Amino acid sequence: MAPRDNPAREGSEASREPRRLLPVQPRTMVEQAAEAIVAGAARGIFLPGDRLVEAEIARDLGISRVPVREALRLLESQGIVVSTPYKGMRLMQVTNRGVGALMRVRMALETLAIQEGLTQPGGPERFQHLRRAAEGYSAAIRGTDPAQKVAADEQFHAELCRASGNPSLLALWLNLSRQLAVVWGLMVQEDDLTQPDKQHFALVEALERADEGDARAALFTHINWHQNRDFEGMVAERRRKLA
Amino acid sequence: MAPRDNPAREGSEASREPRRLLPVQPRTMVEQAAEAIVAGAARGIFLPGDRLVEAEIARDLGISRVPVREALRLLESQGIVVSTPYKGMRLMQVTNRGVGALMRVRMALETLAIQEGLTQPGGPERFQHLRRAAEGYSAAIRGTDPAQKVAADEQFHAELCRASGNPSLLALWLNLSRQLAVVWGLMVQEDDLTQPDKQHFALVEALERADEGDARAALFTHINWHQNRDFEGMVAERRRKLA
DNA sequence: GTTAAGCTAATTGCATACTGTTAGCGATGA
DNA sequence: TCATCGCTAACAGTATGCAATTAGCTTAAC
Repeated sequence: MAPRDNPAREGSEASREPRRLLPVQPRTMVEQAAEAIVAGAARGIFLPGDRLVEAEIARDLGISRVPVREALRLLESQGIVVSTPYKGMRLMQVTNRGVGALMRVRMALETLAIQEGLTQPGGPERFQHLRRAAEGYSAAIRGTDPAQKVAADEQFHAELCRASGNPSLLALWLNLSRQLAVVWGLMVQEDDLTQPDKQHFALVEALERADEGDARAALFTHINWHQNRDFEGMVAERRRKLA
Repeated sequence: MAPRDNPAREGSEASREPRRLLPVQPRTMVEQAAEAIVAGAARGIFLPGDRLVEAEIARDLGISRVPVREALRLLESQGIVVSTPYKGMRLMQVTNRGVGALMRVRMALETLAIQEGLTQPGGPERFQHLRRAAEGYSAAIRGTDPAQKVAADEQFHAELCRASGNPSLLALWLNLSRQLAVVWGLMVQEDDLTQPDKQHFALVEALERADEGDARAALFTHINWHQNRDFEGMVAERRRKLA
């Protein structure tokens, strides 16, 4: 489903007369279920490798199994859930190698986003949404809900990809970001997040200056900040605490 | 579902005793439905923007709506289908701009694949699978089934990404490739495909020589070969013929 | 005691049935 | 004549129930 990312943002020329009421889009149970599951992963309710039992989730959410199944299928093709026929779905496994690989792909995507974003028309004010997202992250890390911190970070990077003006790039990022939610969910409760917060702003400012080199450097620093952490250890730790 | 891509390929150390029989994995209806829909798109049965009516597809495939819905959800998050609640699903729209954007993302991903593939351990023989895939394409373009041609090309590039040893990269590619299936489905029936065929081999050979520069150049040529085609025109043409 | 076969509970896969929403059409009234 | 309302058919969304598959346990045989 790819987190509903307001296709109306590019207001375009469709809006001749300013609508007085914002359109309300129906939120189906499938979407809510998908979000709930991701949030559950970000909060550590589900740990990597955990079994995700349809009936159980359906019961918790107070809905039937069908929308849960569809949500899981969605998450499956986003790589956050792996399914084996008749054996059920499990939350993705998190390994240090895997996270490294993920980060390299991320780097490639977001580098492209910077590159294309800078060739888009318009002045520095077009990175306004990105700046807002950075501020949103600043606010979120002061809170206590890990899922919200994760969501805020996701949103920042989604804005970066949106600023590229490349819809395929954005769509691909939205897929990847779901996986990151699981990984970050592990980290976010332990680490101090003031560094990534600063890095966000450094990136925004480089973009506003249209300095591609600096932007790439900031991105590199940011992404590498996550590297070299023992994610497998975090999982083990978490599991130990629960037991 | 991401075209079941034999996770056992990386035989790893799990296979101590050489199995005499290959494990048979159950093919659920969801998978088959997804493939059928993609194949239908590649064959031009569904054109970009077409409505995909669950009940109709279910009837054609001789199954119930539920697995069809799940298949469509899968395809949705792969970007090949767009859904609006209560309004149904439609096949992705194909625009010249969109294809261009897609190709740039592709380029970034496959460039990374080359880069990481070359840093993998092993001699040139590790690109054997890739070479086989190139040969498979050569064979396919001599046939008549457009879906098969598209599948062969997809498989070649999937092998390239697999050779990177980066599972996230491969997964992301498998997502993108579904969209390409729709685009190529338009083209494959009209164009002469000997050029891309040669380009595949040029890429393989560059990789076997471990020549990153040449490999990137070959990839660039290959991807750009598709550029600057009037995909929107092809859709219109196709639709005209049908009417 | 160990191994293999059979049984049972748990869970996924699929089908059918019902509910909610949308869109197109005709009726109604200005 | 045209806009608005209400109706209806088509279809997506969800629920429930049954069939198919798996895995763990029990039992039986060696």
